[in-house]
Amino acid sequence: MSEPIEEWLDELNKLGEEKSMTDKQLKIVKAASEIFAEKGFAGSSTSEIAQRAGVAEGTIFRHYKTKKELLVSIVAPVMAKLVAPFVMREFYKVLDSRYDSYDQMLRAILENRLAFLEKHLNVLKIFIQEIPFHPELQEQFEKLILAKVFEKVTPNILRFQEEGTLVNWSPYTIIRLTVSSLIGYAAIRMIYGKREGSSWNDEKEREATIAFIMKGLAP
Amino acid sequence: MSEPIEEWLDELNKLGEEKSMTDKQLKIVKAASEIFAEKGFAGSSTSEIAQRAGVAEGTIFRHYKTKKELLVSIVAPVMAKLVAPFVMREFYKVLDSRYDSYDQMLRAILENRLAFLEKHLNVLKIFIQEIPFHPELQEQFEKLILAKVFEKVTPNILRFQEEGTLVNWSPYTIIRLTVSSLIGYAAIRMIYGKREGSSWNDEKEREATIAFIMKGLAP
Amino acid sequence: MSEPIEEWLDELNKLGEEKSMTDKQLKIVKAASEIFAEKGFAGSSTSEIAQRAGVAEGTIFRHYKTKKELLVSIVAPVMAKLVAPFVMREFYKVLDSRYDSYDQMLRAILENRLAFLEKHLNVLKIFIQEIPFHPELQEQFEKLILAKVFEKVTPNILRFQEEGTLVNWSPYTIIRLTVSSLIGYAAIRMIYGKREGSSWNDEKEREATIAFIMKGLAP
Amino acid sequence: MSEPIEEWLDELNKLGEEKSMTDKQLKIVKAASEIFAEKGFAGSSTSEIAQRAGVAEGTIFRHYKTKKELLVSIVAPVMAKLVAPFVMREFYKVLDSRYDSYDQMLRAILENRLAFLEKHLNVLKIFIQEIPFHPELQEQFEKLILAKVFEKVTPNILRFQEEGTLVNWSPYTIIRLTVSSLIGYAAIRMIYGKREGSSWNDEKEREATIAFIMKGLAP
DNA sequence: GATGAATGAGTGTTCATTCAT
DNA sequence: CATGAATGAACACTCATTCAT
Repeated sequence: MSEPIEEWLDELNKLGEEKSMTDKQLKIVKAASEIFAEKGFAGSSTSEIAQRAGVAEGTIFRHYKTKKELLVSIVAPVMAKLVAPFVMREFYKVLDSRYDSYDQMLRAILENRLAFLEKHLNVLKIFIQEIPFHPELQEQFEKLILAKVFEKVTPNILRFQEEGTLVNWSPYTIIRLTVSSLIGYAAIRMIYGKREGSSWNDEKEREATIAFIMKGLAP
Repeated sequence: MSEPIEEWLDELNKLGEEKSMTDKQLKIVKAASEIFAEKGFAGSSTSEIAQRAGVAEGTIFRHYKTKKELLVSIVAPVMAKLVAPFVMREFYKVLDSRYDSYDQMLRAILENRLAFLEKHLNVLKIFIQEIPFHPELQEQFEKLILAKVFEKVTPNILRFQEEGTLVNWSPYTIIRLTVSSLIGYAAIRMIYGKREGSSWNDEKEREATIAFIMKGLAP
Repeated sequence: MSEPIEEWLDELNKLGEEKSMTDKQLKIVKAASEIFAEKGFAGSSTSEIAQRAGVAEGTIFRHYKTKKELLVSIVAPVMAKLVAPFVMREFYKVLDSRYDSYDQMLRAILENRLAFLEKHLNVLKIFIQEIPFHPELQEQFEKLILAKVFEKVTPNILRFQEEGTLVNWSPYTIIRLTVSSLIGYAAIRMIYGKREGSSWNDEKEREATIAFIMKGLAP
Repeated sequence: MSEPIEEWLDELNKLGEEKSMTDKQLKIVKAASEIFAEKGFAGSSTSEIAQRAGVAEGTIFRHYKTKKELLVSIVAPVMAKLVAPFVMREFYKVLDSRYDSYDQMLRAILENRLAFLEKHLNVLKIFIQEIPFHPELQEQFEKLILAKVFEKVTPNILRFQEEGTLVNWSPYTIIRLTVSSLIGYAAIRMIYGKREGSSWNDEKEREATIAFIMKGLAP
């Protein structure tokens, strides 16, 4: 795989990561991520977060006005970076020329986002848990994530359809079917793939998933 | 579609529904379902539930020893009924003879369970939200739901594979791919299908989804 | 020991015991006695009493207007009977003529009251625990018990003092010293006398106690 | 009476008394002692304690994890100090040489402990009320108090018996008889000695009590 | 900037008591 | 006479947040 792209992605992912965070602040964010992921936002207490972070309770509120602000400060940057590849203009320029099938595009995205997902598993768990209860998050998600993804992916789909390598359904439908298959793969992989004694064969399942999508979306 | 089966299913779904629930108890369960769905389990307070149900707070605890027992008492029966069709011995006997393709099986299940899902949307939301935090629910889900579904669906998949109408992957993989596509369809349908001014064309999306699965799983 | 006296005492002790109590009422009183003794009045709940008695909660309040009335109804009659021997005019008539020493009087009282104490241990425990918190009980105790005992015992002490067989202290002092020794004996006997592997030798301890009192009160 | 001993005892009693207690904590302990003594542990509410202490209810639980921990934290140190003289190695070394009779030992202990008792009356009331319901307190009492007292007093009793100045009963019996007489004296003194218009003559009663014990335990 | 004691509203739960059946 | 569902005040305890140090 093209090294430049990977490097660019990595840089982008790091972008702003620990920007001007004090040592204590970092500890707080780390502790909060863990505890929010374990028990959910409402089920977590600031005192437990302070304890695990090894700071005083007051210190949390010196950096974040409320508990909810702490939540958002954790979730927002990861969300931003989740969509990063689709925001990069260069990304698809290169992609367009390099990967000349939906299949290859799928593999590229999957591989890159899977690594990201694994790295930020906790935050994503929090995000999924909390999105129904926080309209700000919903809006952010729709505007920042969904819209960007559609914007960037749709032209590619149209191109593949013109080339006659993709079924002639609405791009929204194609994206929906693709994404639900990929999420289904990623979810089961997270839950069962790491259990002891599990018979999960990642290579086989990934190939099956991509084959399933490709055959399902063949013209 | 065979009327008797549908009727049987309906009856089964109703079975034991409000059996021996007092008026107040019903109000409590209704209010709790709504509030749990709105704010999550940990974010809901028993006092608010009591208020919305129009009963005294003490009344809740006369019927349910703890708040968690209230949660489980709401979620468990719906989960049980979700899987009801797969528990019916008759179901597949008839199915085997009537529907002679995976396609038809899919449609039959989808149609029936979709109505159920819509009816119990709140409870399913609660279930999905809370399952990560309550090991009892996880166990129940795996033992009561997943196991039953696999047990009943696997033989049919094997039969279709023998007949050469289904790709030769592991039944687990086939179920995973099918279910993630169906859930994706149902989820988007719930979220976007009912928005005002939505361009969601349910008939078309459902056909696309089934076509996607069938093509994706063709041998 | 004179049989008639014992029989009279026994009859008196039984007097009014189950006077017009329904079956349920008896069960309630029994259950309440046990639970009050185990956990104290404030620490016991009417629901637990109802449960152990095998009646509905409402039934308790049909017979006793409040929880406190239940307490008093349990404690009062036993208190009344505790003092019974001293109220019997016949008792001391006979006593005066039959036992011609403080020593013999002591033994007579001790033996009779010890049996009573053992039989009503629970109620006495309740009484001792609750007396500090219920002024009615205090008053009742002073008026019904203490006053009667002094009234009846004082003449006997004076007589023994005249006869020159008892030290010439105030009867109140003599009663105080006697009673504290007897209570001390009874208390330790209750606590340690029944422990498994206990080396408590009741006969020896009782004789020592009486000898101690007699020598301590010798002129 | 030897001044040095008294001073040592006073110092010992003060030892660690209000060590590192914040102002609020002290108020809480004081309020709790009063209310527990008035109404018993189960009958007291943390909200009332907070109110009387002039602090927020939460403040109580910042210092004591549970209501019971508050109880124990009040009772335990007083119990420990009650037995303090018996723990002092010096105490009996001096006693042995200075007081050469049981009579004098009695007076020394009585005088010192009586002042202590009066000072900590509330806590002792609490202790007596609650000991039947809290096995921790029972154990503590047996191990810390009873055992220490027996350990220290027994050798002295044996010595007096060898010298022929004390009756030849088991040390346990002698301690039991002594203690019940002393407790009886202290109890009545507390209850009646301070009533208005009471005819209680403390000097006389104390002398009578000691004379009673001494005569009762004469060989 | 960091602390942690203090707060008081809020939590889930228990309680003695009532009353329609 | 007995029941047990219903009550709502009270309970012990937790919480996010504040603020003097």
